[in-house]
Amino acid sequence: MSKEKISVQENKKMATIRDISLKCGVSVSTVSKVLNGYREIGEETSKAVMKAAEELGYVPNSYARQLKLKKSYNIGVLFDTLSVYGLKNEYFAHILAALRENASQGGYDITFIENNIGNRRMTYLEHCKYRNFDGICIVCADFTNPEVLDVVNSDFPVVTIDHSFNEAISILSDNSGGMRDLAQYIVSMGHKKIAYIHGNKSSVTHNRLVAFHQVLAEHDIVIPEYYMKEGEYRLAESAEEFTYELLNLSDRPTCILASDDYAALGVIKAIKRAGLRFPEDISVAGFDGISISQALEPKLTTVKQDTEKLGEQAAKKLICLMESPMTTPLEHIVLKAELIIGDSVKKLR
Amino acid sequence: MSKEKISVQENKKMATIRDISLKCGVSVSTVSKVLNGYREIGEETSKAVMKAAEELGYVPNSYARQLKLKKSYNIGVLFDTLSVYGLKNEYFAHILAALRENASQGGYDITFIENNIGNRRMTYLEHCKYRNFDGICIVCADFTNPEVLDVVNSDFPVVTIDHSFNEAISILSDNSGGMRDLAQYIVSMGHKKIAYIHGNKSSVTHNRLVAFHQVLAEHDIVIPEYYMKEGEYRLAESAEEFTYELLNLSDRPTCILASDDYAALGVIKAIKRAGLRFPEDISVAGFDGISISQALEPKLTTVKQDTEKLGEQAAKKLICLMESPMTTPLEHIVLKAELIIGDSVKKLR
DNA sequence: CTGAAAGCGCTTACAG
DNA sequence: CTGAAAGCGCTTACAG
Repeated sequence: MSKEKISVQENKKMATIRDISLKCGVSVSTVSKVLNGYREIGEETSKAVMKAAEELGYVPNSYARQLKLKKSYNIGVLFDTLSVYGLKNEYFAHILAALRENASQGGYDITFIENNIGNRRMTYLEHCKYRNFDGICIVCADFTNPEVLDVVNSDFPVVTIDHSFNEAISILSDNSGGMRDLAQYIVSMGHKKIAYIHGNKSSVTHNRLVAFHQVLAEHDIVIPEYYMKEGEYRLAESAEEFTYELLNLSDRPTCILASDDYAALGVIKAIKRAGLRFPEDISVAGFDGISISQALEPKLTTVKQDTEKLGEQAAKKLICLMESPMTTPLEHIVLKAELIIGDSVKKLR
Repeated sequence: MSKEKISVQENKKMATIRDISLKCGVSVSTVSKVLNGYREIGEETSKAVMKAAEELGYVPNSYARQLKLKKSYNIGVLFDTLSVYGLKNEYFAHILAALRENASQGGYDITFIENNIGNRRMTYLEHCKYRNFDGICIVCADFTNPEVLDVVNSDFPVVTIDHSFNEAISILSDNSGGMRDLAQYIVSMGHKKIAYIHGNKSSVTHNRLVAFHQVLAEHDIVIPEYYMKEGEYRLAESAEEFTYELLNLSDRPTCILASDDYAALGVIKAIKRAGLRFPEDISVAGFDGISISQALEPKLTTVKQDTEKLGEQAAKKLICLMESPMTTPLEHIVLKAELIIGDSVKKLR
């Protein structure tokens, strides 16, 4: 009975440096030095301290530690849950997974940046200050939101993904290159009537659109403006609707590009529901290269963004920036986006 | 020039309670009381303090706060990145999104539990102690790992998802009920030769298998043991391989259940590649109800787990447990899993 | 209504 | 080789 009580108590109350010092009969300074690996402490003493720490199940208290050291070993991740973005989008979820993996290997934890804490409302930047993040990674956010810009312009080390600023390191896929390769390939398959249900306006969307039009221009291909539709990223339903519109045209396209792979599913669905054959009658291409795109039959032709590397680079560059700000340039890193040729684009004779 | 310097400096150095007290000519105690809304401070003083805090852009320091208050407003999330689980699985990613959303609304931040920090290795439990989490949610983890069990058995408030323990609150889908409904439906569509490529062993898998066999037994349906295959959750490739084996049987099944929707894609792919028609020749059903399952044509028949509610309940129950441990029972909450009838199971005459 | 003091758990010059 | 002391930023009995 009394034994239980003690064990519960020991469990509940976390051992402090003070407990160790008491148990060993040395000062807290000495204990601290041993625990931090200072070589100046005598071997005897060191051993005793280590033993006591072990026995007491001592774990340092990060809060006390950080209060002194001004270092939290914690990275704030801005991951807006805008409608269809965020964790529900495999693209971002995979980036986060890689980011976390690499941050952890570098010794940093990850905490989501929020708009409030306890019952008080906070801006993103205030939240970052409150939690004393060592650095910040903006994975997906509305970059027109002033709160987001405040974070970018703050004194925190910042890395952004999919968006570049002068004030921060940014990691991007080569959207232009990826789209160029894709468009080039589609043209090479004999398509001239190519429609594009692109995503909502953003710098990423813009770059893809430009590349798309450039390739067409280079091949003297002119498409009617009603071949261009502004859908919503990731929304299969939205893409499905626009596809019906395209299929109803008298000069219907022979190939439809979707804003991303999720949207491509909507396009394919519409084609089948309209009683047409896919890809025999209408070809389709996606973007992102999410896992299911390759599990489909026929496989989807798409552009694979290297989420693994995007997350990895974000973490690594951020750690560099946090640990040696003076020797880390605020560069824009562009990662190759790879064309994946599936069977969803038919060769026209 | 000097102006810039000052502004940079002001930005960099975060204002403390002390700065406010200096600016107002009152004590730090008084400032603290005003900031914390104690009603005892004079109106004049209060106003002055609030104004100064505003002007200095004061944000409290969570580390100092927690050191005193023993409350971190931070929830640790155990989210193992086992091979194909974790963030790469839409099921878990959606649960995490809902969990985060609800935790945030309740005033709590979310930090991933890791195995190390800085350059020192830590167990999961040590990490939790280090970060002083107020509570812990185990979303996906290997429950045979002793480190995980240590967390469950610790004094931290714990909520687990998809796995029950006596020592913690658990939130689960009604896997039995969902599978019963699915199996019942398939049988009602006239299928008797039903194969099941189930996932690797776990309590969840077990419950689904039991329900599956019960329904068959109730209908006096006997299936050969080679209709049962142990695949890997989420791995389309694995399911695809097993499907070829099933299709090569002389008494091939008329319907194949997959461990989950991702795996179902592999099954469908194999059927098509084998030159058979889907769903005319072979029917397919999945599990989980991830978003793409409904974007496919034909739509997949599956069982939708309510990830929204799983995450929500996990957050809400954990907050209850943290804030009023004495009045919060350690219950096991089972959430309805809904049969979604698509067009992937054909009616046999 | 206000403030001095103690203390949360830790680290690190500094002195010996 | 070891320890006393100061301090990180905050809160809260306690005294006035």
